[in-house]
Amino acid sequence: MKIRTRYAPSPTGRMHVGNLRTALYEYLIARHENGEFILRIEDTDQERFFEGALEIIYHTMEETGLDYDEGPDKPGDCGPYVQSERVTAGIYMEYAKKLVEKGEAYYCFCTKERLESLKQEIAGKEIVAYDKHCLHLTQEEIEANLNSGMPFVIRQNIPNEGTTTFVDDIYGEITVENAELDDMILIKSDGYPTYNFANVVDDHLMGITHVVRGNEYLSSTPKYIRLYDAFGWEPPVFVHLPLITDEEHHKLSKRSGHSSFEDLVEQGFLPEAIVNFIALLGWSPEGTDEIFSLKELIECFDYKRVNKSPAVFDMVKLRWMNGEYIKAMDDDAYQAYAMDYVKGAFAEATEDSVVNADGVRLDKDALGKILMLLKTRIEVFPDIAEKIDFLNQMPEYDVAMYTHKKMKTDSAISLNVLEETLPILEAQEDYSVDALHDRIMQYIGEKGVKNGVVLWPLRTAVSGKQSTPGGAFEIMDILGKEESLRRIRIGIEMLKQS
RNA sequence: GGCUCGUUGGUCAAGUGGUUAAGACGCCGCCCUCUCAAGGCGGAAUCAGGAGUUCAAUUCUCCUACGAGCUGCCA
Repeated sequence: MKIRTRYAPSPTGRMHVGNLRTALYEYLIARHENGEFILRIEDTDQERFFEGALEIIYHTMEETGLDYDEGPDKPGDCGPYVQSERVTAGIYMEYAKKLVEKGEAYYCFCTKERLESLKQEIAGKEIVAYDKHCLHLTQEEIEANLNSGMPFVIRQNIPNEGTTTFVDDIYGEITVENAELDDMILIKSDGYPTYNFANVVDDHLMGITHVVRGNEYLSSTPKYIRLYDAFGWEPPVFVHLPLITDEEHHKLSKRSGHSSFEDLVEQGFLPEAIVNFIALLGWSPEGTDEIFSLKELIECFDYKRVNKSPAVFDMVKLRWMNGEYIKAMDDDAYQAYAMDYVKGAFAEATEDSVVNADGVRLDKDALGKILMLLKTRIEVFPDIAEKIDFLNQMPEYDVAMYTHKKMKTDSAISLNVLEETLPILEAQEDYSVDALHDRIMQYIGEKGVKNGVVLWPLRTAVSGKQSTPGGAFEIMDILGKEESLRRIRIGIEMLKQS
């Protein structure tokens, strides 16, 4: 039988990484077996509906490459794919009534007040166990209530004896006492189905073979099993996924900064890297490789290798992985992504050049060089700004920076080096990295000193920073002759005064 | 409180009744090097605790501890 999985989000906000991972696994399970993957919108909670959430879902699916075969915008044979539309079509009520006829469900007219009186506080938590009060209503009473327009819900009728057992493909066989299972509501008083009910009905009607979802549903799955049994339907394969937590081992929260896909993208992460990273949270491939494209994941994804224990979302490793993706990007794609960040680091930017805070214009060529210098040095695009601030403006720095033990330099040596190289650099016309390299190395050769003795002071003068992407030659090449000389002269002045 | 699930280095994790208990991130050191990266090499660091079964337990069983989830007219 062909595998069919579904991703069934509620449109209540941004897409949480836990949900994204569920979507990913559902997608991979289906695609790995050439099965079908569908998108269903579970908008049965009128109150939590969030304007724009639908667009976020579509957009995220597209950006991550999780293409579905059927969905609200891709009609198939099982539509509609939005639950509120299915409510309008009367689907859930129809099935709920079937259950009522079978005695597997019943109308409940209990008021909020009566339910409230059932509440008991145990260990500081309020717990309600419905007492099946309305199960014992007579047919006449039910009809009278219905005819008088009294609001009602439909509840599942779960026996108080016996046990219910099911097998989860990851967690194994799980058995619970039926007495533990409350008579959950199937149809709410507003006529909408609850998630629990709509889920079962739709999964069955849509031919879903593998239900993949978070661990939080594990303990309510017996109720679903009872629903499938009540209908006389074959339950699907259940695949429950371990939780993703924050560093404190708590469920990911909005505060932790890595709650949603969109947040991550805003922080400069690439969709491919995010997908790759979350694929490895709760699942591991057979070998030791860790970098996988979506295509490769489809090939090697074996859901039987999903593990049971919760995984901490490690931002540091995500950053590393993103850096790997940046390094692996082809130059054009990389430039397209990074250019705005580079331009943003300067005082003024035009189509193909920038002007820095000191009024120096850097052309397209220079921008390209900056970009390439940065490629192996950033993990996330916003890292760029801090790395090239010295190109925008000559920073204030301390002359102490000229003293470097390992480079065998101090103020006096540096002053001498800068004064001697200044005329050489003034005479130099070609400021390409190679030409500067040849000329300065010639000087170093003549002096018979270590490279660092000359290059450290030069790099310091021209950048004003302890560390920079690229060395003295690269920086001078980017800055150009005039600005390089200006900065070196400033360095000479500073050293003279000290 | 009850129920359900989980526990291999700091983190992601592989793995097995007998192994030097993989690999990755991070950390530390070395090499390369004009700085920072990248790259190369190396290092420290793990089977939650206790019983039991067994010639042998990280692996199987039980208990404890800890963590998480559920216990909604939320999903």
